[in-house]
Amino acid sequence: MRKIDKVFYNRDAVTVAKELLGKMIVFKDAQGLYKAKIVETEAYMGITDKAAHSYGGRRTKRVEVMYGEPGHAYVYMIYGIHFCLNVVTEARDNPQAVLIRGIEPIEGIEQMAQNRYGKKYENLTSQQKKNMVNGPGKLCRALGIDRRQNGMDLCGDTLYIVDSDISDPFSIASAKRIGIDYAEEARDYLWRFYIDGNANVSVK
DNA sequence: CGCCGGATTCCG
DNA sequence: GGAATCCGGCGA
Repeated sequence: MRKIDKVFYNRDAVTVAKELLGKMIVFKDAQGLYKAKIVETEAYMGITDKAAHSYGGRRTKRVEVMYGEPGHAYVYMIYGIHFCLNVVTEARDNPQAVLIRGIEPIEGIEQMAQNRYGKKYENLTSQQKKNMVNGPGKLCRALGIDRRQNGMDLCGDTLYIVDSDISDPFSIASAKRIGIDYAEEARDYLWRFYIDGNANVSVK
């Protein structure tokens, strides 16, 4: 289990989005430790990407983290209800990010169920789709991630990503990104990536 | 200052 | 198919 370093994140979002698949996200909070395999990501390529918050060089308080150092967390609220977790990629002032869209719980599963449903294990063991941690909002709810983690350094000891030393081989599928119909030609870019056949992928 | 709408999810 | 529900972003 090797912690991913800044050099890894200091590349374009598409490259990082693909390479994050199969890696483990680790988060520690007052409730304990969570570990989960990343199974679905989306790349947001920054200034030239009409779907990105930083498109056209838009630079506001919310988006500021994307302009900072690579390897930091960008967490924002969506629809007034949910949070989305992103990893900032590329060098300072090149505002790219990777949205984490799906995870497969490995450790801390009871607490994830507690965070999502307010009760224990049974709901997450069910194989129903609604109990999967598929989708950026569900994932943040399961891990207990909110605006407190915005800007957090992923090379620290609280929220970080590690290489998996026991990873089954998989093939990467590419698809259009979800929920960006306003982005004109960018809506057709194949910048969503997922582990082919994994149950925790939001849209197959 | 007011208005518009979103990188979503859940339920009916 | 529609509601939930908040605040970012932009124009006045």
